[in-house]
Amino acid sequence: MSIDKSSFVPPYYQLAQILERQIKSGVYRPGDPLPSEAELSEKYGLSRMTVRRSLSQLARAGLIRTEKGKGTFVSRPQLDRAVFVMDEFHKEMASRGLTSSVRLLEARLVPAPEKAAKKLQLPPGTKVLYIRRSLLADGEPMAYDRKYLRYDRGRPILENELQYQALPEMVEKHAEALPASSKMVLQVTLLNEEEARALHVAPGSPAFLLEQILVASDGRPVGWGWCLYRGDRYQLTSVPEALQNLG
Amino acid sequence: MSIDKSSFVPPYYQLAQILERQIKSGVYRPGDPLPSEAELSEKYGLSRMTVRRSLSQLARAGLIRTEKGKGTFVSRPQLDRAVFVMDEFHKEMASRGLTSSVRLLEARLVPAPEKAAKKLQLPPGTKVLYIRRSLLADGEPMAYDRKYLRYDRGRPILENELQYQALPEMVEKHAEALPASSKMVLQVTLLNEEEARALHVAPGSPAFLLEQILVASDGRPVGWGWCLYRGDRYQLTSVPEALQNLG
DNA sequence: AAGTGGTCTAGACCACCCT
DNA sequence: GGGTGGTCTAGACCACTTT
Repeated sequence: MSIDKSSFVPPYYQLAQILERQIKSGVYRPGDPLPSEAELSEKYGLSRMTVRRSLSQLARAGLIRTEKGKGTFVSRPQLDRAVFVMDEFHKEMASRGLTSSVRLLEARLVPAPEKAAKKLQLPPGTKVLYIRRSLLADGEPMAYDRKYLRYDRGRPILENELQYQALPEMVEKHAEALPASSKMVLQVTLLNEEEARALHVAPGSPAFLLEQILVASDGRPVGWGWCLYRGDRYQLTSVPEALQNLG
Repeated sequence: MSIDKSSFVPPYYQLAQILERQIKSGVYRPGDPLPSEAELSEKYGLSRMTVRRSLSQLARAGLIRTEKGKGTFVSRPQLDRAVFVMDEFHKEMASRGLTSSVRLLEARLVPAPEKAAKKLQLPPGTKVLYIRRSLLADGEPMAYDRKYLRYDRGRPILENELQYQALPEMVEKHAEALPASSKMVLQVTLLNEEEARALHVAPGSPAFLLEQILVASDGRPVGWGWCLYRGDRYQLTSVPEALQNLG
């Protein structure tokens, strides 16, 4: 186990791999201290900065933890913790090998309903852009999306832009603020008749309910709505611990 | 905007904050190049290594992206992407200000049912530890957990250890292998009569279904089961983009 | 006092990109 | 060829922990 300085793999990465193998094979067990940075530096013929880079990579991956003045220790794997990632719909479907498409069901200006006005911090009845879309995977409906968006600019709504563009881009086009962050809440729900019809399933079927609020950089909400994902075709898979913070 | 070297806040962090403010206030907009590392180094009186540390922090947070030979650019925020974290039950409830507890409903050795045997890669009928638990928040059932665990050591099952210990520790106690990683899948489902009774809700209510497989370091599965979370009391909130990879 | 990790510097060489 | 980010070094000082 030593560093090959002629390799294309940089030394900091080689050392990280060596230590990772040693941890996973039980040379160092949870709670054990790793050799000090000075020792690793001497043993592998690397500068301390380089050793530290290896260690910080392992720390980001959750394998080790450093304690000031004390040392570096192997972490206990966090098995009761799960991280789920919901990617943008097209990417998500593409990674499952499905071809995705979007069907626009409705897009018009409406007076904001009470709840939408509240969420968008607008006076009730303000004109907002209301959009209903079907998100399809291999031609079959996978999700049903309904959103209320601020509509400051008075630009005409072009049907084709709604079919293909992601929501953040639609907000940019039709509202003055450009969205900077979003808050999402994931719940479960039973589909009512309208929702079930849109998703081609029976009323009362279970589904994921993803509530989304788009927020501008000045903190103002610029979009709000929900997206329903069919419970029989959609699931979330946990991200492996080691990949949670970069590999 | 300059670096205060007498501050307790280290220079690399001060520079990261300066650049973050400039990005969020629109000085640099998505797609724009940041000044080169050499320029930042000169402007703020820091070595290039320190400047790079600031930049790599912003890159981990997703605010910027570096391109070899070209420069560093402001990223477009990924608003259609969400990250959800399900922490260990006690921690999760504690962070919501609820006091959690666990009630053991059943714990006995049973011949592994076909599906459990398959998931645990054991011959059908092998004796496994079957556990049913209620996870309570402020005394009300929040989740209903059923697990099959390998049982290699023949140790007696102590009731009190099942009430309070997390599953990984139970596996360690009763199986030969110590679990090293877990895979989880999150789905939605409708509760049957037994499940509804355990959760104090009506049959047919929607719920989160979290399937969990515990895997030993040698790759062998050591535990499998599901945990049902009440749909009316449980929800997942997205992690802010900037905190997804360290703050 | 000795050992540890945390931070910083002023150089260096490299591969990559553009002109 | 000149600019860019990616990597590495051999020192240095600091705060913290343990002896």
